[in-house]
Amino acid sequence: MTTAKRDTYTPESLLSVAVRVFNDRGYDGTSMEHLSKAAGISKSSIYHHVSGKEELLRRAVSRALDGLFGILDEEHARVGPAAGRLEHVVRRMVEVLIAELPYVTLLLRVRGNTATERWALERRRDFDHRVAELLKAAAAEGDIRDDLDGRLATRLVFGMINSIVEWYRPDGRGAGEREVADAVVRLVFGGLREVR
Amino acid sequence: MTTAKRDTYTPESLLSVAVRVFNDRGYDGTSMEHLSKAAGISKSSIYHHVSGKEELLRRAVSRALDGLFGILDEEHARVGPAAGRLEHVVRRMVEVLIAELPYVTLLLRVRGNTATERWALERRRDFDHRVAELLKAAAAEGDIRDDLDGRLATRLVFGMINSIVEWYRPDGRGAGEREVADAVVRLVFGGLREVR
DNA sequence: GTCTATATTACGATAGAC
DNA sequence: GTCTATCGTAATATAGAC
Repeated sequence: MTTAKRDTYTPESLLSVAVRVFNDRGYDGTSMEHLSKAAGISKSSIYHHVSGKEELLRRAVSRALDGLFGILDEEHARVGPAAGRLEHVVRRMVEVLIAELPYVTLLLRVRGNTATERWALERRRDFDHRVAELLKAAAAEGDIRDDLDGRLATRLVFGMINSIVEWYRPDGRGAGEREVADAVVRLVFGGLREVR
Repeated sequence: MTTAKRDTYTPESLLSVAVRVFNDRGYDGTSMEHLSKAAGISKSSIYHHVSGKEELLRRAVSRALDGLFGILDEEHARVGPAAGRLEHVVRRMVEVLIAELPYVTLLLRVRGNTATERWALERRRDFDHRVAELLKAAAAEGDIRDDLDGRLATRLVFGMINSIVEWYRPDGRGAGEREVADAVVRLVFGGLREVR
């Protein structure tokens, strides 16, 4: 994955540059000038590859959403007791989030100012609801403590998982993907407290 | 929902309007024109009260940071076993976050494009470190399970708490402040799993 | 304190040469 | 595919009347 990709840009290779800048400065805080500097080509050259800023955003969040929805199609997310399926989805969410880190990061920061952003928010809500259903099913099967509201618990668990984009960096110095996924699963299902 | 408090604006009353718009559109996505429409006065009138957009941001994040750091000065955060102090801080973080919801929301979304934003990020890091120390102390006292990395666990717990700003609305329809704080404390310390 | 009008700069996007 | 030059718009901020 070390190929110096600067002979000519494709929409894809340009996207990886753009997403990095979007995540650094925020989508609204990024101008086409910023993108052009980061990509090393002029503004008008960018318009040769994509129709504009919003297309870059759409491509990025689509990629993130495809990764997340793909989890729900996996066999372990479809068969067996709901608690086990939920654990699989939680673990895989962490893995997908890390594998597609910049794209998911951008998705999670979308505000809703444009049509593309509102579409992304809607699809995120769909995904959240699918997972909330899973937690509800696990509760109905008696595997989730009954002093927690399902909707509330889902939101809090999503918050924990999604917050990983705020600090995870794939530089080998901090925790690795497996370590993070393990910690999330332990915390979400077992909590901090030492059981004695 | 147009005019409510309109006799004349103070920096404080203007701030509450501005913060609402910042949170809705994002700070970078908010123009002085947006603020002027929301406040019901002209752009230049806003400049009569504050020096510009960035002063509004500074006032808002200062208020949020004061609330959070105030927690660490409370007696229950200073005396007793570390695990108890940690639980107090976790619960109070939820309460402060809800009490100062728009201000904390804005603080948590700051990116770092301006000097004010970088200052806010730095103070947030200070606060995080203070809480991480507390968790470390609780672990040393044997009250935190030893298969969790302290730094990692702190980040995940912060992620869960901070994510509340993304969905909590004080309209009485959803969960109340007490209910959310209880759920967070239960989840953080005990996890989702039914203990049988 | 608030307004209208405007200076000035930055932005997204396009035209047309090479 | 990439460039320079530029258009039209919208942004932050100021000037000066009332």
